[in-house]
Amino acid sequence: MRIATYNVNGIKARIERLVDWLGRARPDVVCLQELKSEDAGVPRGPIEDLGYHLETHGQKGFNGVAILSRLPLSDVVRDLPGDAGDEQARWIEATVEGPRVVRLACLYAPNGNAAPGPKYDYKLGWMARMEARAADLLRSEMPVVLAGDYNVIPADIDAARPAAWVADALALAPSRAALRRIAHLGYGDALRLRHPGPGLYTFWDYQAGAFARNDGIRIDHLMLSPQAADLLVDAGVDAAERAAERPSDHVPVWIDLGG
DNA sequence: ATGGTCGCAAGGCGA
Repeated sequence: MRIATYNVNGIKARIERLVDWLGRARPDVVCLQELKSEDAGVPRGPIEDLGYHLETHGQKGFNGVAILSRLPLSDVVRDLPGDAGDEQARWIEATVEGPRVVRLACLYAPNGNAAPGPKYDYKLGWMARMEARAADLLRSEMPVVLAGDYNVIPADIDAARPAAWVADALALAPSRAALRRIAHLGYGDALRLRHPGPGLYTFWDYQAGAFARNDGIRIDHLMLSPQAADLLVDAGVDAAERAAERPSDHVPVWIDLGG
């Protein structure tokens, strides 16, 4: 069973790219981020034509997440608990009824710039709420996958030019610590479990020819509960998608779960 | 380089 995460940076602008990639990569389940569209504006038809169910949590203009699945989905939950006043669409959860039953969360963590400031405070508060939810999900003892755009560069090895990010919300020490707290609950970074070396990136800025210079960072992650990590067979990054016509600034990241 | 490039949606914000 292949599960992927892909920050599309606008579902309307990316639908042709997305459909093309789905047809080639044939993932069973996909977590999408940055729809930048309300639910009614999501072009469902071309996705459903490929055999995917579609559960969206959209927002006009900004944010927005969705889970696509060729396998049945159940118990869909929208929004991250812990702040009833938070109206940003950054979280959707579902149970994937596959060969193994997996609880899957699709997340779009706040960027947090400029730091320090109110946006950075929101980022850290959101990450703390995510940690609490991640701990709750472990109690089910199901395989749990937390997949999405974390907007955190876990360590210097995850940036081509780490010095360029030292004052950025994506790399500041409290941001990295927030991600490590989730790891310390028992969640493993799937890409790192399979690929320990440098040069693995999932985002290249549109500006200044970042992709041509391979000036990338790794901020899209699939974190696996112990029961999910036991099933991990392979993981990878579809970096070639960044070279396609009208690409997102992120590329798909995927895992294969066996068992 | 207080620039640069995108998407959304029709001016400026978010990234």
